[in-house]
Amino acid sequence: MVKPVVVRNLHGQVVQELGRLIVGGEIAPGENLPREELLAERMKVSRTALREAMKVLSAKGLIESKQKTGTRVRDTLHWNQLDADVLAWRCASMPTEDFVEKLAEMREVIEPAAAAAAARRRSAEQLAAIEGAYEAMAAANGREEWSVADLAFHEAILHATHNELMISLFSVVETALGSYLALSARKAIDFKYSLPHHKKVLDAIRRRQPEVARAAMQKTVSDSRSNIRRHTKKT
Amino acid sequence: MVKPVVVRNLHGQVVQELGRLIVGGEIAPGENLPREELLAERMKVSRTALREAMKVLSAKGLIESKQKTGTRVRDTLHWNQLDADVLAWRCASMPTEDFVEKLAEMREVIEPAAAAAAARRRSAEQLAAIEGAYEAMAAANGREEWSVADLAFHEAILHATHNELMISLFSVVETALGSYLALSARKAIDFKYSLPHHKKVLDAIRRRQPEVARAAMQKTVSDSRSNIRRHTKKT
DNA sequence: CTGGAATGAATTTGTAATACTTTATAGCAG
DNA sequence: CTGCTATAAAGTATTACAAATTCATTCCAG
Repeated sequence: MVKPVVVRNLHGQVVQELGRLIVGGEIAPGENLPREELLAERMKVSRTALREAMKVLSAKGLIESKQKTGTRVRDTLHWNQLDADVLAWRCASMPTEDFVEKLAEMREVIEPAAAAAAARRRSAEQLAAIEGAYEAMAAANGREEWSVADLAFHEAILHATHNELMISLFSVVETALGSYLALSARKAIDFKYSLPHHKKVLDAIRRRQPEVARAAMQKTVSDSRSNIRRHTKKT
Repeated sequence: MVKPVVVRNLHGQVVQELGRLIVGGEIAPGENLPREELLAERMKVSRTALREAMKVLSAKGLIESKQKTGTRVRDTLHWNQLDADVLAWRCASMPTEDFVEKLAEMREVIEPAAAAAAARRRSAEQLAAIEGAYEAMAAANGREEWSVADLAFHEAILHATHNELMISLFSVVETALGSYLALSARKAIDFKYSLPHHKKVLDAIRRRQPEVARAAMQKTVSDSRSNIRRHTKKT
């Protein structure tokens, strides 16, 4: 569930290792990392494997290689913040509430807009999918079960937008938030407290009322956000 | 300005070439591409160069390599839609108005939210930057000059949000939209028609009125969108 | 005839050695 | 002091080969 991205490839491990180091700030932007030969030796891999890893990191905008100059870490401005790996590394290295805030803000931006778009463009099947997820939420027995259905609900709405950019953005943000959402799960007693909110969203989408859907989703999601905030503050 | 991404590296060229092929749909998802040796030969590069390219593509989620099975194109669902390269390839391959719509929709989601956040959190310097960009817009002499200032204005607002995820998203979407925006530039006569809208946004941010800023930006950006739509329809 | 284990072959993964290309820098000439 | 040139350092690229994985086939037992 938390995406245990088991990397089987050797170069994949190198990517993970270096990525964590860089995003974690152990190697500051502007700084050069050791030259290929040394680094390869130090990491116990061949130079070729290291190069493959560096190509990946450079595709994510983290590093930049030039001949003679060496390889250096690029400024945070350039790196691909929306890449799933980069996000994961940030989550791992800086679990500050500040970052969670930013993620939550993104979610709060996307989801109401998505709900509105879904209300405009959903097909009959997609509405059925959303309804199905809602039923599952209503019927959920435990917190675990409820979370799964909840995620399915939001995903179904995203798909109904017919905009794969939005879907992609959502899924990236959501998996990054995932761990924190789990942490901040409410007490078992009232884990269904937001069901009525979801109902409103569903109804608005069914009736094709974009603005109503937007408002309802806004409420749902900002509620969940303040909830997260309360929890992270507490820790 | 339009990011002429000159790739000097050999493997970079291979990445571009294969990326275009895949995103352009010439190699359908689920399909296997020729095995490394053949492909390398066909592209006139060494296997190593090809492999480095494949690692990059697989980091972008486009392909998946397994031993014995070969390398196959992954389903569109998995690929990293928000990657700058992927987006660029899509722009190059499917310049349908449909895709422009999606990009514009993203923009319409981000910018109002960003304006609101900026109104809440902007520092004095950031406000000054926004004002500076606005002055430049007002003083612009030609369409070209105006576009530059316009972009600076929106960028300054994004930076004032203090949310690098949003900044990153914006810059990706914006560069992808860039070419189309240039295409849909209005007649030279009234290229400043949206200046009043921008003024309202600026004022709201200065006075720290999030909701006002949001509404004003909403108007600005939806206006520009319908403008784009009109133009792409025409072609 | 069916099902499961052993075998073999195809293909990616990983390593190593070597030659090339670019470019920063130092040193020399003017 | 300026500007050219030589050099060496670093990434770039190619080749060849060893290893691991897994799919497909075959063969034997039930």
